[in-house]
Formats: sequence, structure tokens, C-alpha cells
Amino acid sequence: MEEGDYFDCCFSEINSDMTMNKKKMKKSNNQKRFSEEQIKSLEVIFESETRLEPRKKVQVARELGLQPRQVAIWFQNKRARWKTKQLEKEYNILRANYNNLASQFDIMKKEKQALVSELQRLNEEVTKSKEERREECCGEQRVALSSTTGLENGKCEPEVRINQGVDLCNNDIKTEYFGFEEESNHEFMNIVEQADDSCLTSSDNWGCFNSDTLLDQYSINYPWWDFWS
DNA sequence: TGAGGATCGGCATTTACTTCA
DNA sequence: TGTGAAGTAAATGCCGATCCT
Repeated sequence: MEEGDYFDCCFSEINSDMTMNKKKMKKSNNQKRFSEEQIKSLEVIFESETRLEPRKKVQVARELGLQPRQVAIWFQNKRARWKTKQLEKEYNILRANYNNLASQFDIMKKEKQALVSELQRLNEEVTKSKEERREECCGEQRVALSSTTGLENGKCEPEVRINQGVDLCNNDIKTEYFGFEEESNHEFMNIVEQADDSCLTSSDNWGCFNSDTLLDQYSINYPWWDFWS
């Protein structure tokens, strides 16, 4: 369409109905959709440059038989639509990432629960074996005492030694199971308790879960990779 | 050289209209 | 055939940058 044709077209339409509401007439006149060819050309230009230099705008307008103002508005609307689509894309990516993290978190939470249960079970086992050994040792001690003289009023010094021996045994067991000593075990349990369910059970409460503090505290004594080994 | 008005272009939002299911 | 949703061209208002006096 030549530029002259375009204006002829516009003015003939305007003149055709002078009784129409002025604003409405202007609107319906302007509301003409661009041709496929025009849109195609504009799209191609937009792909290489989302903003037009004034000179280029005039040139494009002339080539497509549009007003420079129309080209400017088309680019304006196009940028707005493009931005919306970009935002949608980014939102979808973020949502996918969030879902991925949430499911990973779920898995890790279950793993943690399993580890805590295992730890509890092992602790119970250790306590139980400590008691059993204590009973065994006391039985042996009583036998030994009955054949020994020089110890008075049943308060047996060897029992103290035996108890110490049992404690040493227990520490050996813990060291074997957990790889660290009693004190370290205690700290570890504190960390586990701190990270307990109140903050981790639902994503609504994530705000109160301070992983930095937790990790900082833990990493002072144990590298994080030890936690998973 | 800084202040202030005019102009221009961009963006966000809204309006008016078309198209299509 | 009427209707509502979606798409689109254009209008409006505001803001920042630039130019000129």
C-alpha cells in the first residue's frame, strides 16, 4: 500500500460518516489491524532491534505505508507483550526450580528423620550394653570378693575400676559407631535437635529456619561433607 | 554556569474495537 | 445469533533525558 493510498483511505472513511461521534470515528478509523505483511516485516525488524532510531522509524513507516506514530506504538506494544512473555518464562523457570528444591528438601528431611531414628536406636543399644556389662562385672566382682580378704564393709574399690572400664568400653563403641567422642556426639545431637521439625516441617515455616547459623556452628568442628559420610 | 521551561521518547495503564470459540 | 475472553491498535498520563533560553 502506498502512503498516498493509506491517507486517501483514511480520509474517505472519515468523510463518509460525518455524523458519527468524533472520538468513536477516530477510534474505529485507527483500529484497523495491520496486514500480515506489515506485521511480518515489523516482527523481523523487532527481532534485530527492539527500539527504533527516529530516522529508521520514519523509513520503516514509509516502507510499510504506516504513520511513524503507528510504528512507534506498534514497537511500544510489542515491547510490552514481549516483556510479559519473558516474565512468564522466568516465572515458570523459577517455579520449576522451587518445585525441584522442595522435593529435594522432602527427601533430605526423610533421610534426616531416618538418621535421627538410627542414632536413637544406637544410643539405646549402647545404654543397654552398658547396663549388661555392669551387671556382668558386678557378678564377677562378687565372686572375687568372696574369695578375697582385706576389703571392708562391702564398698568395693575394684567396682569403681570396673565401672571405669565399662565407660571406656562404651566410649570405644561410640567411637566405633559415630567416629567421634562423647563430647562431639553431644554437640552433634544438639545440632540435630536444633534443626528439628518446628522449622522444617512445612515450607510456611522456612522463614524461621536459619541454616546459616546451623551450618556455621556445625562447620566449626566438622566439615559438612562428614555429615553425609 | 545553573535554573527552568519545552520537547521528545519510553513505560504502564486504560480504552475501544475486532475476532473467535 | 448473542456473548465473553483474548488479542490488538491507540490514547493517556507520568517520568526522565536532552536541548534551548
